[in-house]
Amino acid sequence: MKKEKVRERIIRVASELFYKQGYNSTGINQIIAEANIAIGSLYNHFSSKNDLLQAYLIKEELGWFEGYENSISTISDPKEKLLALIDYRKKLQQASKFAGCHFIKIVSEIGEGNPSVSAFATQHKEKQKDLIRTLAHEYGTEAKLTDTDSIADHIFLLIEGAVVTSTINKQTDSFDQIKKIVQGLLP
Amino acid sequence: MKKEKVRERIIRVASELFYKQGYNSTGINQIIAEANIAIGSLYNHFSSKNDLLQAYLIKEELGWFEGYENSISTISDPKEKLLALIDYRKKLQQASKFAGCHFIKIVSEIGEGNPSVSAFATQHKEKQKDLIRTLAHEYGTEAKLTDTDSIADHIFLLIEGAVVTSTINKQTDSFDQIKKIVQGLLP
DNA sequence: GTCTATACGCAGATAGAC
DNA sequence: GTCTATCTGCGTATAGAC
Repeated sequence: MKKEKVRERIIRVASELFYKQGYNSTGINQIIAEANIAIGSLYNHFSSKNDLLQAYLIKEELGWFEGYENSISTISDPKEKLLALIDYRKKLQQASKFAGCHFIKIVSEIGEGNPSVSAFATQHKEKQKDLIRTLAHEYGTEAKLTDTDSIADHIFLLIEGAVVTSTINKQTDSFDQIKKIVQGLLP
Repeated sequence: MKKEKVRERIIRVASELFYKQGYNSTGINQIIAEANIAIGSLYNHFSSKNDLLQAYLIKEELGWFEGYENSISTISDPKEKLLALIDYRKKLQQASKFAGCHFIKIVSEIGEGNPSVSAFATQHKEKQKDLIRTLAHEYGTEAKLTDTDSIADHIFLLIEGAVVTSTINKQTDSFDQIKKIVQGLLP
């Protein structure tokens, strides 16, 4: 197992804090304390706190898709892949103790005054929707369905609704609800 | 027209700033500057910034339900009232330039370290769901539908998904999508 | 490359004059 | 009740020794 480099450790620590406490509530001093480095080292690796924020967003995006790919590695049926997506989001919520979607969270906090963050989140969600569209289209070809894009939009919105609702409630029932609904949408 | 009192003006100014900029990004100094008062006056009316936050949440909750009641004052059909709820959320998003749901936003920002804020948001969303449940039940009685609670949950999750999606996208198309879906759910 | 020391500003909050 | 002046602490970021 390769030794974790300083830069990676900084990103990992900062990511956890940004996610759990919020970006504005996380100070540079806390990051360097928990990463066990001096402030000079941090600014040697990153030019500003905002620079660190960009690294955080990129890391989370890559991790999100990697995690999903892993979770469907043994599945070939597109309908099952869509249902696995719901399970994946549910699992992420449980693992984070319902801390919510990284991208919705950061946009809620600083999206207004930070166009690059806002644009990043928009693109990320667009990729998620594309993923669902592709799977729905695959399924539709087999099942002779038309208008799979509308079904994909419906599924996407249900998942987003379930994620925010589970974040507010700190419960997973919304995922169980949408899983039933989605099964009904894909006969 | 009655003169706006100082306390009301403080809450109004703070609410706008909390909503647009975020709570942590809004300083006391900015609030007093835009409200045209001295800092001593603010602390005469509110014991802390957190106290002001509570007033903000209460005001937004009252305003939300008042606004909805106004928008359905001429409607009696429960199905139309449900569709009007979608129009209402769409209108709020447009009026705020897609600043999002007040409660999702504040929980995203400071929910983790502030249980009272988190609890307030949970209750608020529960009230919204109750509203939808009641309307769905009314509709179901007329239309001889069973399991109107499941339909209500479905509608609730679609609306939440549409709100967050429109906040990220800065577009209203998600509302148009769910309006069609909901019309299909209520035959 | 990593460290310590420090600059500089703004945060929330308080004291006391009027 | 509203004002001005001020306290204390933490925020981000930089300078310069090693």
